[in-house]
Amino acid sequence: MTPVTRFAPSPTGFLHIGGARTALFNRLYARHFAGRFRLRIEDTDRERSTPEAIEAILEGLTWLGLDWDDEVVYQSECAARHREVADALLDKGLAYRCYATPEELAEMRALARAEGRPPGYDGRWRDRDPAEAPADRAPAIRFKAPREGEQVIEDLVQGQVTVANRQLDDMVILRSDGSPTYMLSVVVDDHDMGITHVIRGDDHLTNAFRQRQLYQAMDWSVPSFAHLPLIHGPDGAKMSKRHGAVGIEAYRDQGYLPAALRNYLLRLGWGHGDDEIISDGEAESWFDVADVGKNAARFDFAKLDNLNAHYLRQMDDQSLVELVVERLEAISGTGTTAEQKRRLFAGMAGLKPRAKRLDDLALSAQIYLAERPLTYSADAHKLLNPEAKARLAGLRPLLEAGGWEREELESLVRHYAENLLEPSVKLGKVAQPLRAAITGSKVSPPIFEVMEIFGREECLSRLDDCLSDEE
RNA sequence: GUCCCCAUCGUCUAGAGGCCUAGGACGCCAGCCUUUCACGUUGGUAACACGGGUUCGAAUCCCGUUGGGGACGCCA
Repeated sequence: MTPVTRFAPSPTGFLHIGGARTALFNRLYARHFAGRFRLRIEDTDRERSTPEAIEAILEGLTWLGLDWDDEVVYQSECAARHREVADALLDKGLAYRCYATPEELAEMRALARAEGRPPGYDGRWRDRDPAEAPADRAPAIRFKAPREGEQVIEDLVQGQVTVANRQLDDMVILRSDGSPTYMLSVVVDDHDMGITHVIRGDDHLTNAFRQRQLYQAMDWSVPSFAHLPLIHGPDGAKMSKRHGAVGIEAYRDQGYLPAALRNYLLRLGWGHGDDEIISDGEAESWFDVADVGKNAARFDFAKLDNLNAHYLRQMDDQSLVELVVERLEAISGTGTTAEQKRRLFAGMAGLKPRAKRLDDLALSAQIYLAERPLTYSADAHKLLNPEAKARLAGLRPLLEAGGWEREELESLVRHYAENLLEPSVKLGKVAQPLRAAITGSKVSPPIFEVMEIFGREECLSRLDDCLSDEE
């Protein structure tokens, strides 16, 4: 039997990092066994679900390269079917009407807690005569859960987990307004969608026991479960906003690459020997949810940065230019000239090994976009002292006459510094001020490479700007 | 409070009784490379939570302790 997995987020916020990993694992598992990976939007909470959130999830998954099979299922559209199942349960005597008020429920919980029992509904309408029903109140439908025995789940990640049925109360499956609850909806939808493997966050483990009761009540085959340990923030607590963990789009905005994120997420809780850089193909052939570890992993931005830098270096220059231009234009609101793009493309090979993310790559790429007259950074300004300027002035005529390949430039300047200057100085004494004059910065890719890209005319003009600067 | 789960370097992990003097990666430190900053490269730092068992032998199995985490809604 080929597996069918699914990712089933509720659109009450954005696609967060944990959800992204859940989706990745579901997809990888399906791919590994030549099955299907499906997407279901759990939008039954009309109050909190928004079209924007749905859009963010779809976009996030697509951006991450986690496309799904078949049509997206919207849970809200299945409400009639869910009610049908609730009715079937009612007919079978496996569900009943409950008229308890919210106040009563709160009391029950408080009492149970005080008495050291598991908090929950006490079953007061479970076997009560329907004739006692209050006429002024609409009932909720509760599942008549087994009281004796236990639920055993053979979880692909957690192993065998057992919970006594007495720990589980009679859950509501249909609200008093007739809408189905999550617990009912997931089971019905997973069954209807032919889901064979439910791979989701650890926080759903206890739900699995109640869901299993439901499957059995309906006489449906129970899917395999795999509950993934949650991703924690650097402090060890559940990932939350205070960790700066927002939607996946925040990672995109910071300049993380989908491939890097996929690789990083994959290695969180799962490993394949000493392998660190893992291609999508390798991931598909190696991954098995059964190999996922049971312990929660902490999110480490330093390692993500390292992986991202790797994928950045591997990316082709043209794509990188496009990404950088897109970012820069979004920030400045102005266009990019053909000449600027030409410089960017020529300089990309020297730029990318110096960057970790797209945002710092874009920042360093600015040196190729800046036009005269340059504004010097404080450091650059300091480098351009009178002594340095005098050396540059002496160099200028040689530059005007010499060749302009980066190697020629280097040997020319080196010769000037080491042999022509009196007393002779090291290359750096001339190259550094030169860098400051040409780029306006103290840091850049190799200066002779930069000069070659700018061309002789532009460089001489920049040099003149600098030398004529009286101050 | 009740139930469930977890425990190897700071972090992610390898490890399924002898291959472990515990391996890799990130980070950190130092050297090399070098016109700056990176990249690269070489080396270093650093862990089996604790206590009992079982065994000829335990990071690996069992029990307990401690420490973390998760779930307990007419939310999903």
